[in-house]
Amino acid sequence: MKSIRTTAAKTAIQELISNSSVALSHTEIQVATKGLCDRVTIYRVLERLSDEGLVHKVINIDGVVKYAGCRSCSKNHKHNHIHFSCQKCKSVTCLDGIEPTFKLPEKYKVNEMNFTLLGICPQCY
Amino acid sequence: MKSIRTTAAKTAIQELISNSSVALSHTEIQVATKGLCDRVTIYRVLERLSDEGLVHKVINIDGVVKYAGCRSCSKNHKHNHIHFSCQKCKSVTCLDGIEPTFKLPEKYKVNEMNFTLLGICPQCY
DNA sequence: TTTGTAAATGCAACTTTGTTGCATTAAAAT
DNA sequence: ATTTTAATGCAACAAAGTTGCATTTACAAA
Repeated sequence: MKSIRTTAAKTAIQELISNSSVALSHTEIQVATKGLCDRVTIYRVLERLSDEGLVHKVINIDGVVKYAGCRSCSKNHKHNHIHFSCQKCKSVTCLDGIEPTFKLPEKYKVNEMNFTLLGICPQCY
Repeated sequence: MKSIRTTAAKTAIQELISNSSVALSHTEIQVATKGLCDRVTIYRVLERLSDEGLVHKVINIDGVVKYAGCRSCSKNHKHNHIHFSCQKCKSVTCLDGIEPTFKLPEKYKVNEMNFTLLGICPQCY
């Protein structure tokens, strides 16, 4: 039976992401965990956490891949909320609960949505 | 006086993007123009076209950078419209005219927005 | 508690995507 | 026709992510 194992790297990375108020990039995680494990392992742990639904991948408006903990979506794993990307501090925050509305175009089948706002966050305001 | 020159590469790439109904990636442009110019030149032409406001950069939901011609935004150069990303054919289309509405979070200053829908396009439906 | 297994890791090598410096080419102003 | 400098090609580099494989280790079973 294929099982998932608890490892030091996985635990540490999962906690790091969960405790962060903003989404973290691979590089940020690498710096924060400094020496914990190999660069490649971080990629693999992030993939696993993502597969397990413990974390979700956010592509920032500038193309940088970030990871955020799944909070409000623990049961209903959908990420149809707004992400806010700060131009000053480069932080990416999940604005839970705020869902945009739009007139659905015809003949298009929508499975997911990604809505990112770019601007200045409250901390940098 | 700093001027902008018309070159074979620029003209060809601009036409390619303008005539395409979907946004094109650097790789797609490279394949389509095959041998026209160096890989680096394509990057530089795309940067120039973007600076001139003839083309706009779209970051796809999967992080792939694509370029689309500016049509409806020729005067009012804002890209607050929806982009549709097809999971089947990987195409990215600009759905001009459809602007989403959302309840603006407080203390956040919004400068730009990026709204991408992921699903199946009419062609692949 | 010990042992067997395969999941997870480390390391090296590689790919993809994008950038930079510099010598050369060629648009277009004179 | 001449001059200027924007644009290009090429080589080298950098960042981000992937893959193969030998080794390690979590944990289930004995």
